[in-house]
Amino acid sequence: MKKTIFIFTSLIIALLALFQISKYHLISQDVSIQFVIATIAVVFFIIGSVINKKTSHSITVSSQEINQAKINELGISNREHEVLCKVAEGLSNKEIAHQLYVSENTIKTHVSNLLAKLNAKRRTQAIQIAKKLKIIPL
Amino acid sequence: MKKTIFIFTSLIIALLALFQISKYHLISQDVSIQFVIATIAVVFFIIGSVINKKTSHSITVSSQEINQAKINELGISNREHEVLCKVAEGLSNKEIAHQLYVSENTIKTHVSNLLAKLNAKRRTQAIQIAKKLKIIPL
DNA sequence: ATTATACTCATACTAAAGTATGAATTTCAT
DNA sequence: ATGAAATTCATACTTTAGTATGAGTATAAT
Repeated sequence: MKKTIFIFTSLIIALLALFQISKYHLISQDVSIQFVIATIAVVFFIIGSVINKKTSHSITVSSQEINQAKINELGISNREHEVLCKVAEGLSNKEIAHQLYVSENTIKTHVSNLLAKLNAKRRTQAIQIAKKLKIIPL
Repeated sequence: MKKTIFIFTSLIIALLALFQISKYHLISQDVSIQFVIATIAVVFFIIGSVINKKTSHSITVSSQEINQAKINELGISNREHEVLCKVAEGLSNKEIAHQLYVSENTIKTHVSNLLAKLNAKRRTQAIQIAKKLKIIPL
């Protein structure tokens, strides 16, 4: 987001600089200022699209806004949600335990509670349900 | 895509029309044509971003075509792919066996082979990898 | 202070999942 | 027809996952 704004600002400055030069060449000769402006519009339209496409890969896909309301509704705690995300990443209970510095038994408890809250029979089903409810990122 | 081009074209025309009017007002009075152009650039930059965001939602998310080439590359058979999809739906081996009218042992074999081909340690990881490779639907 | 919630952990299970190996069938292209 | 690949299945294991129960700690709200 910050990068986008930075690029955008530099481009505006570059545009103004270029215009400063062209001012006495193109416009004073009246070489269709409409054409100049149209070109600028096209260029910036394309720039806007390209930048958005690049960032949308990490915005549209990864930040698939999570449904916090649903999480609360299901009574899923912060820790449980954290574990749920790790489960969805394909980690084992042991691996999650190591990452969160707790015992494997603790993770088992969290997962078991999650399955009950999500009304799932298995962790794979929990992942599917959680994604449908948008409580974990795609 | 066609819609984007259509909107884009209309906007260009609208811009030129607006310029035709402003020509004798803003520019002749020399009210900083740089400002006018900068505004146009900003507007089109935003338009480009917005249009791209709207279209990317129905291209990136909904029509997520499966990568058949990758499936072949990994040597995943039809039956294995079928099982993989069921696994991703959150079904147990027993449930998949019932749905496909084969024994649970057969499903275990398929899953085991899938894990090897996808280089995964667990079925949950296989799901994650398969989704990243776009060999199963979101 | 005390109740409620969240988080932690253990033990002892049961149930799935996954591996390894070997083998019988079927399918399909050469 | 024959060899290769795909599909099916079994048996015997090992390893994870998941359940049930009980309990200790910490924290925040009443």
